Amino acid sequence: MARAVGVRRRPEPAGPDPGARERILTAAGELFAEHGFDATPTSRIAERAEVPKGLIHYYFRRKQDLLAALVERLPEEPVESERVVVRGDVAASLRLLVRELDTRTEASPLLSRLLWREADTHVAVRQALQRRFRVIVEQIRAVIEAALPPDPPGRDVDTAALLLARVVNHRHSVARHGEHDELDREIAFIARALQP
Amino acid sequence: MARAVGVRRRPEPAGPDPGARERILTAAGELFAEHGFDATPTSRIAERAEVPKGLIHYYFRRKQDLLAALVERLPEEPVESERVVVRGDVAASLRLLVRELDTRTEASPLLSRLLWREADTHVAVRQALQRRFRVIVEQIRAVIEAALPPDPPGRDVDTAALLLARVVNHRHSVARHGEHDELDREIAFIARALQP
Amino acid sequence: MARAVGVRRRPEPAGPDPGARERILTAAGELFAEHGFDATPTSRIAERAEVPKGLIHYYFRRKQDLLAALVERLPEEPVESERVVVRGDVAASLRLLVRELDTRTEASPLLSRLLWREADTHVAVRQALQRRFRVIVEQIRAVIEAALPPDPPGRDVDTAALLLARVVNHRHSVARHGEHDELDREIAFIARALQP
Amino acid sequence: MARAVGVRRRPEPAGPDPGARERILTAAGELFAEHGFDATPTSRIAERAEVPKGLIHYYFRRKQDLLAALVERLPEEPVESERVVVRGDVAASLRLLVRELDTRTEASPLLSRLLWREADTHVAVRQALQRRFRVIVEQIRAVIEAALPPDPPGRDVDTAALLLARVVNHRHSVARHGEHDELDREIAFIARALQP
DNA sequence: AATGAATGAGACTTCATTCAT
DNA sequence: AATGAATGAAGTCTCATTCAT
Repeated sequence: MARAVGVRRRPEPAGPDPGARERILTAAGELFAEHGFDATPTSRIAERAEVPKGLIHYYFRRKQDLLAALVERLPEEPVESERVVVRGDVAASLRLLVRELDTRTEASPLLSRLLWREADTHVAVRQALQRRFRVIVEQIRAVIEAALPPDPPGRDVDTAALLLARVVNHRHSVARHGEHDELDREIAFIARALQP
Repeated sequence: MARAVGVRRRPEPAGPDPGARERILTAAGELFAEHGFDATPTSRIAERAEVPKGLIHYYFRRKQDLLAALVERLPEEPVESERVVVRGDVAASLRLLVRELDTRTEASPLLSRLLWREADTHVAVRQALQRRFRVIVEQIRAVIEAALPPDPPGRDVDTAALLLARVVNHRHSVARHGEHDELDREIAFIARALQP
Repeated sequence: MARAVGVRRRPEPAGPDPGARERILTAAGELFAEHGFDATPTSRIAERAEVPKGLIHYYFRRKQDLLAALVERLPEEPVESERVVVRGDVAASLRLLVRELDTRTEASPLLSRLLWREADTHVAVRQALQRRFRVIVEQIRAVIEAALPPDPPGRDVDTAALLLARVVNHRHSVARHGEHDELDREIAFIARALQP
Repeated sequence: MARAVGVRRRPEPAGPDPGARERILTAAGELFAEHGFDATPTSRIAERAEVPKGLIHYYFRRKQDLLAALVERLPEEPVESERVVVRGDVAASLRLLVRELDTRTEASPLLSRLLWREADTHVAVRQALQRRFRVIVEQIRAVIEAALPPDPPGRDVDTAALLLARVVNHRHSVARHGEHDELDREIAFIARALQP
C-alpha cells in the first residue's frame, strides 16, 4: 500500500489501449475545429484524448498527418438517390437530399469549416474537399432528374445542381449554419425555375 | 520582464520612412494570403516590406492588429446601382454587378480568401465580413428590382438576391475563382426564373 | 502562435540528466542573488547550469516558478531550542541561537536578501518569508524563557523576542552580514534588560 | 479652423513645461515603488507624468539616472534633536524622534522600500542609504544622551542607538509599516534598559 | 530645447519532434 | 509497443535608447 519514498518507479505501461487512436482523432478534430490547426498544440490533444503525448507521434508521425486522417474519416459514399426522391416534386426531393447532406456534415459542423479553412494550405485536404464537392453536384443533378416530371423540356439542370451545391457548400464552409427557412426558400426558388 | 543591465549599442534610427506602414500591410496581406496568418512570422513580413522587425510592432502593437488593419482596407462603399443596371435585362445587369464586385475583391483575391479563413477565430474579421455580405445581398436586390420590367408580378426577389450573393461569396471565400462561364450560367438561370 | 510549416531538423535529446533540475535551481539562486530576478535571463541560468535552455521551461513552466521553487528549498523546520539553551545565561543562549539561524541563512546569504528583495512583488515569496519571520520570533521567545532564571519577574519577553528577531532579520534582508561584534553587543544589551 | 487633410503637421512644441522634470520623478518614484524598477517601462512613466517619452531621456540620459535622482530627493538633513528631546524621559523622546523619522519616510513609504530593494544592484543607491542609516544611528544616540538624566552611569548608549536604528530601518525596508504598538513597546523596552 | 519616429537586441515562452528505455 | 524526458528552433513582443528635426 505504501510507496517507498525516493524510489523512481517506471509508470507501468498500463497495457494496450484500443480506441486510443480513435480518441486522439476525435480530440484533434474538436480542438482543431474550435481553435484552428496551428493554434492547437499536440499536448492539448493528448490531454483531451487522455493519452500520453508520445502516443500521438507514435500513431501520426507529424501533426499534419492528423489532418489527413481527419479527412479520411469524412463519409464519402454518396447518398442513395432513391431514398430521397419524391417523384414529381423537385423541391421536396431536394429538401430531403439537403437534410441528408447536412446530417453527415452536422456530425461535426465545425470540422467541416475547419477543413475548408485549412484547404488553402494543405493540398491533401483541398483535393479531398473538391472531390466531395463534385460528388455533391452530381448527386443533386441525379436527384433533380429523377424527381422531374417524365417529359423533359430543355431545362438547365446542370446549372441548377451547381447552384444548389454552392449554396449547400457555402453553408458548410463559411456561412453560419442553422437558418433552414432561407435554405428552403432557395430550394423552392430553384425548383420553381425548373418546372414552369 | 526586464532588460539585462548594461549599455545598449547602436539603435541608429534612419529617420522617417513614409510608406513604411503601407509596405508592411501589403507584405502582410500577401504573406498571410499565401501561407496563412499563423504560419507567417512577423520577421518574414519585415523582410518583404524591407523594414526592421521592430517597426512592425511600432505600428501594430500585436500581430492581430495587422489583420484588423487589413480588414479596414477592404473597400466598403457599395457599387452605385445605376452604373450597372440595364433596364429590362436582369441577367445583363447582374453580370455587370458581379463583374464589379469581383473587381474589388480581385484586387486581392487571396486576401479575401484569407479573411474568410480567419473569420472563425478572429471576431473583428468575422463581423466585418458578415457586414459586407449583407451589403452585397442588398445591392443585388436593388439591382434586380431596378432592372426588372415595370409590371412586377409576385416574384421572390429576396431569395434570388440571397442565392446570387451566396454564389458570389462562395467563389470569393472557398471556391477557386476564374470560371466565368459557370457564373454566367448561374446568373442566367436566376434571371430566367425571375421573368417567365 | 504557430510554427512555420516545414520539417524540423535535429532535436536529438541526450537522455535523462539526473541532477539537472537541481543544477538549474542552484544556478538560478546564485544569479538571481547576484544580479536580481529581472536582470537574470533564463538563458544565462541555462549556461551556468549547463543545460539547454528548453530544459528550464520543461521543469519550470515560467521563470517565476523558479523563485517559488527557491523558496520551497529554504529550511523551514525550527531550531530545537534545547540544543542552544544555556540555562541561566540568556545572552549565551541567544548568541547560540542566532549563530544557528545565521548558519541556515548563510548557506546562501545572498539568496535570503534576494527573496526579501522580491517579496514586494511576488506574493508567494512574501508569504513564505513572513511565515518564517514569525517562526523566528517564536523561537527566540522560547529560548529566552528556557534560559531565564527560575523566578520570573514581569519582564517583557515578547518585546525582547520581537526586537531580536528584527535585528536578525535586518541583517538577513538589507544590512550587510558579518559584523558579529555589533550583533553580540545587541544581544547582550537585550539580555541585560531582561535580568536586572 | 479646418485642417487640411493629409498635411502632416509638426505637433507644435507647446512651449516650455516647467515642473516636467519634477513630474517625471514623481511618476517614476510611484511606479518603481509599485511595480519595481525593471518592471516599469519608461513609456509608462511618460504616460503618468504626461510628458512625451523623449523628454525623459532628455533629462535623464539613462533609466538608471532616474533612480539616482530619486535618491537625491530623499530628505537628508537630520532632525534637530532639540525639537524632540523630552529631558529625563528617554522613551518619550525616542517616540517623538521615531515619529519624525517616519514622517519623512512615510512621505513615500513605498519609495523607501523600493530603494532598499534596488540597493543590492545599484551602488549609488546603496551608498546613499547606508549613509542615511548612519545618520539615523547618530541621531538616535544624540537624542538618548540629551534625554538621559544628568548623572550618566556606564550604559551602552551606542548599542541602544544601533538597536533602535535597526528596528526603524527594518520597518522602512522590508517589514510592513503601521503597527505602532509594537514599535512603542520596543522603544519602551530599550528605554527601560537604559535607566534602571 | 523638445519630441516622435525608429531600431535592434534580446527576453520569455511554446512546441513539434526525437530518443532511450 | 509505448512513453516521458529532453531539445532547439523559432515566434511574439517589449523596451531602452538614439536621431533627425
